[in-house]
Amino acid sequence: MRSTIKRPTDEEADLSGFQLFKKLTDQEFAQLNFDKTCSLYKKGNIIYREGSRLTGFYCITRGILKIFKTGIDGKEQIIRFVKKGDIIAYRSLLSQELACTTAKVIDEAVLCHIPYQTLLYLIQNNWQFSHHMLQIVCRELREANDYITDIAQKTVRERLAEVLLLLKDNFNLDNTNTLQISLTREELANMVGTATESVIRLLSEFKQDKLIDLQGRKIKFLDVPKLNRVANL
Amino acid sequence: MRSTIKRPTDEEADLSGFQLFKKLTDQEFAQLNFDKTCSLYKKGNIIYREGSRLTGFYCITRGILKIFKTGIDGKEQIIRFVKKGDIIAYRSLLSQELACTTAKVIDEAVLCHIPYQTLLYLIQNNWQFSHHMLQIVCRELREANDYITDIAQKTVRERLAEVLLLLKDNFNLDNTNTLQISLTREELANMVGTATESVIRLLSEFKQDKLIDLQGRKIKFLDVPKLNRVANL
DNA sequence: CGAACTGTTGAGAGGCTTCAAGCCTAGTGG
DNA sequence: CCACTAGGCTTGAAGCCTCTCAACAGTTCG
Repeated sequence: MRSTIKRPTDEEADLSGFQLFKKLTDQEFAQLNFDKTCSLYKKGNIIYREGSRLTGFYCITRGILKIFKTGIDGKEQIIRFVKKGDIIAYRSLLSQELACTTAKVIDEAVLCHIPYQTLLYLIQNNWQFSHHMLQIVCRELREANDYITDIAQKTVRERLAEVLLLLKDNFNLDNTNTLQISLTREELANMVGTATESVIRLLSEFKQDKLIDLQGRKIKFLDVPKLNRVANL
Repeated sequence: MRSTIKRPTDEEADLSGFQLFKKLTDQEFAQLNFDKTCSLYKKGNIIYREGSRLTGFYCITRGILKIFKTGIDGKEQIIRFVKKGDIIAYRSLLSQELACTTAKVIDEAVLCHIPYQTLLYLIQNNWQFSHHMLQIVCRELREANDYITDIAQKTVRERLAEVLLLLKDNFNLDNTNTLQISLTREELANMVGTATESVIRLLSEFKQDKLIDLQGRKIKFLDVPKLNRVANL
């Protein structure tokens, strides 16, 4: 499980696409590029662990990661998936707390590490950066609040349908409406907050009801409107 | 249900106790005081509603409010309770979204309204203010993430025990270890994410097990360590 | 004093979890 | 090349936790 770090291409290390950095001055952006460290991580690699002290935050330029908390009996609760354009680990950094989640690579990924010092420098010198950062955290907080309500009030069936739709919106579909992210049944369960067996049974039912089609881990959407109704949206 | 607004005393309108404003310059603090509008709200008053556009955020200098989302069939999901020293409505304001929660007074409260313009002014001119604000949002986000894990993985019994302990830590106990916040069974249920009847039954069990004592809405803590164990903390 | 709201208790139903067993697939090593 | 293993996937059965429905007592308030 040794973390295999390769050097990514220049293109993959480019941060100019990130909204967060749009308002930086040329000088600030140059400093950012100077301070950053970009690496390639293979599937299964852990970027940081719950309880660890972080030295910076990460910008994702390629790949997919899952962010989860470890609950009762070591059961994972997936908080969110992140992909290109997302940033992680900034929460614990800003609140000066230990990491409250673990970040694990699901799909080979390229991450750029930005040191805490650089983050502080930007906050101190560029109010538009702070403002943008505030917006990012606030949006994530809304999503968390929404999720609390869902998980507390909806049935497992409704939640699973909702999670599938959420994945559809956040990750690409190919031309046959098939989800381009490969998750185990257990990961789906850890996202919905239920048992693996329940996910399996419900997926089968969804398939019988012609809402989706299944081919191993490939999930193909057949009837999104109906799925919306099942999700009670 | 017309909102009865009285003028609070000067003391109740004082914001100097708020950590958030500690690093303001004298001039900035003066501006803040000039821009603020403080009012007294009676129990049952609604400060803002889910879906509404907000004109500023509020600092609570007295009383208690519940912040909740409206879920399936209008069932409330209480996100948190706030009290003196807390701020509300800043999330939607900063992310420029409509309010995603409703804020309702539980215990007669005094709130100071700070206009959006003033918030922006502070963000633009005082990086320490922005930084502090970032920390507040980030902490709240951690709490939300923790809550997601709890609600997804714990039983109703565990969650109720945890909520009681959370209330104990956030609101005062009198000298007989009795909780100084009066909630209906339904509100407790809406916090735990369960049915009112379940809360009633479980509270009775807790009482039988000598964990707590009940007198109407008064909850008295008899055995906190045991309650901790029940909560699986 | 009724109306409306809150609290309580019981019964029944059902959604989900857990346990257990077996299948399938991919990767490994002989 | 094939047996072997480990991990993921699937299905069935049993049972419990929790919800819903329903009835009723207590409380507050106009």
